[in-house]
Amino acid sequence: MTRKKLKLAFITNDSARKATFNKWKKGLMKKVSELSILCSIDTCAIIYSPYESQPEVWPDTQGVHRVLAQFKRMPGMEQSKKMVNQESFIQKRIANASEQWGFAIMIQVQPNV
Amino acid sequence: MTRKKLKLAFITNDSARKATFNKWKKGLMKKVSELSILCSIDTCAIIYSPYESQPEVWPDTQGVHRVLAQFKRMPGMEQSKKMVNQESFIQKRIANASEQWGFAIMIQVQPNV
DNA sequence: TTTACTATGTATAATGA
DNA sequence: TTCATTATACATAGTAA
Repeated sequence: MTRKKLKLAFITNDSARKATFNKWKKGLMKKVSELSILCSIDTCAIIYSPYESQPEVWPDTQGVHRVLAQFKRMPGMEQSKKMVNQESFIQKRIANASEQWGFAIMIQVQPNV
Repeated sequence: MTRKKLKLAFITNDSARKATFNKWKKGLMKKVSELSILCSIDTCAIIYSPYESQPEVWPDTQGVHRVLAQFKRMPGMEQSKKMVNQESFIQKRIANASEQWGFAIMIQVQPNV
């Protein structure tokens, strides 16, 4: 055993990288859910992939609905959408399916946080 | 000192809650950035608020552009947008500014993860 | 492959300035 | 209030089944 200090670099071994990703994903999800409780914040997480018909969501579909609806209303999000539209030249460069996986966490924060 | 075991419940003390939020936000950001390196994943984070003209972004605006452009192209995201549209009745219920803060983390995952 | 274990690295609660 | 400290709760790298 004897765990080593984390070396912050790409994990070249495929299985080790996958194992690490799954552990870290689990840890991030847990932290997001706990932060939600500790600070009374609405949160959700989405893990999506072109190879899956349904994105993996947390805490549930209804929770995702609620946070995304709010997210969409944000002035900051409007700005982000505008940025995205301006990035069409980047979208055109993206062609290979290898870039079509994603993972999203969204947390809504009350002003009293 | 003598740190206690985390009690998973709303932190009623305002300053304690704010301190915890800031620590956890920092920790989440760090983990997201490290996961990005360990697994060669494109990531970004946005903290937005109607009271700030610019959302706080990580790693930088360009990085946010790249990830959001990709995010928008996702089949999962299309589905999410559809869900949001169906949630207009919820949007109508949301009226007070107290719900207009937000924080988003998005991580793009390569299929080889 | 996934799961379980556990020693150890890391994050952070509580404190003091 | 925010910053720095530090003891300790917690997450997880490496291993084995």
